[in-house]
Amino acid sequence: MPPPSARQPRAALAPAAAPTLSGAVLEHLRRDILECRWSPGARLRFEALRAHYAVGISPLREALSRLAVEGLVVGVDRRGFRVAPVSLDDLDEITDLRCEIEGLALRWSIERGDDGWEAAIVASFHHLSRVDSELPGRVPRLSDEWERRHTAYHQAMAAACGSARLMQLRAQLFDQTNRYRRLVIAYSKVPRDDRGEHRALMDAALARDAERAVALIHRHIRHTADLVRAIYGAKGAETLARAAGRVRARPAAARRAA
Amino acid sequence: MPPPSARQPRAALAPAAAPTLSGAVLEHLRRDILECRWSPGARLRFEALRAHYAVGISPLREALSRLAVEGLVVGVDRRGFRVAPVSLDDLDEITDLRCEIEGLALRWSIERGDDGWEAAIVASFHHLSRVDSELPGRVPRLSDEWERRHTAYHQAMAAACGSARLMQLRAQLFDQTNRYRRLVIAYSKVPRDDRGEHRALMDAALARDAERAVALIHRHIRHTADLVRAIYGAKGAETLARAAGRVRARPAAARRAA
DNA sequence: ACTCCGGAGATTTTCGAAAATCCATGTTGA
DNA sequence: TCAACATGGATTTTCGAAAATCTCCGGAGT
Repeated sequence: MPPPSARQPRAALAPAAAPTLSGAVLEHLRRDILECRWSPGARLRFEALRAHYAVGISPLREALSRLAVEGLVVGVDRRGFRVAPVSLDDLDEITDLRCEIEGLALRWSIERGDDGWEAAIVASFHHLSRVDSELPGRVPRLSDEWERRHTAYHQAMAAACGSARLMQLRAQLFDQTNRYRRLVIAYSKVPRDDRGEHRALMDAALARDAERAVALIHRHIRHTADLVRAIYGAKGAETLARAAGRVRARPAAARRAA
Repeated sequence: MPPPSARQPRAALAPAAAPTLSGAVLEHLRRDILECRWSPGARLRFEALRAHYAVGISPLREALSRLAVEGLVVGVDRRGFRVAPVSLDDLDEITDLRCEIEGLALRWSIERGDDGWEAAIVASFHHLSRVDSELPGRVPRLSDEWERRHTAYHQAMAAACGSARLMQLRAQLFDQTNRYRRLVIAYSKVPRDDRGEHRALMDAALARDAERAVALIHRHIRHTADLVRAIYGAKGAETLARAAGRVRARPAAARRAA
């Protein structure tokens, strides 16, 4: 009988323990892509993934198929999958759509939100604010933990919109923006008062001032896009793609694009 | 050497010939669900699907996984997949969101559309109008062909919005409404001038009157929802689900919900 | 120099069976 | 009577290998 840890320790799959291998590798792969552990545009070969995640091809195919529908990977029949590439045009498209979608979710939330919604916003904002003092790393905003709390904050803002589909949609678009956010955090010289932006947004929402809140979230969203453009607008698109490959999070084992 | 048609004729897969079995079964399964050949809420067992589509489990799993992300099937880890159920609450949610999304796509299209966009609208409207005289069936609006042309018409309206993501999103929501549309067509006693609605919408778009066009598409979308509610609002939710199971298209081999 | 072909290796896709899990049913014990 | 539990068939999930396809590279012919 082989010892329990005969093979690779499976790279600590399952953030919240998906009962299925497929689900676990899906979540893990999604995080790895969002944090650029697999570079934008990189080829995702089954053999490499199999070795990295210590699973067979079946769960991998299923995970990649789902991610393809989500837009995080691009698959072409019979010639494999790659990580969805990044580009300024793509960023523009996401940004425009995200303004509308997040704006809508926020508007509906402000209409329909109750005390619980307000409380959750305050809590998540507080939690997000504390990350700077709690986390020792040099760039806390690139940490897993900051991203988690940032995600939770924006989700809390939209949570009372009353539409599960809208929530899922905005979460997807939020995810798709993640890699661009990392670029700004890593390379932008301009200091950004994101805490202030988040606080102003929260205040407007709690004051039930939909117009102001929507204007603020638009500015918040466009701000990121503007900063990316400020850095990479002049340089070629290649630069952006390559830079994205360098902001990968720590436990990296991913090779760059082929 | 076995003859080309040694095994089952594979049920005429591949509307536009997806090169991959997985892709073909995905498209086929999607159509079958949209046309209620598998009843809303019905259990989708691999063995039954394997027999019906004459493919192995791997392509089926991939297709179901994708459809789950699209929202057309619901999967629960380790206890299989079912066709997404229908309900009045679900219809309300889709309707509200679809008004916003289709409205947005239309608005952007009207801003950005060129001659080619206009021409495509006129063409698709004409094509859609002709279906009544061309198709001999008793209820042409339940036919594959009408659905195809109706889909094409609404896609043409949105086509100039400039965002591939928005196009995909609106297509998904349009699909998710399909089963409710079929219910109205099959059971509503109120005669509906859908041709008139489509014409008015087209005219407003071609006149570049965004406000009017958006108002019209809202009315168009809500009209369907109102008719469903008129039929099933009083009766229990069960009735609606069961009725949906009866509007399935012809080459039916699908059993009802388990 | 350049295009077209052919073959070897790499890669994806699919199948069939093994393993793991679920579910309905009947049984035990209080 | 009833809840907890065991049991066997049904079902999903996963693997490993076979089949199909793609990609790259060198050679032939123009």
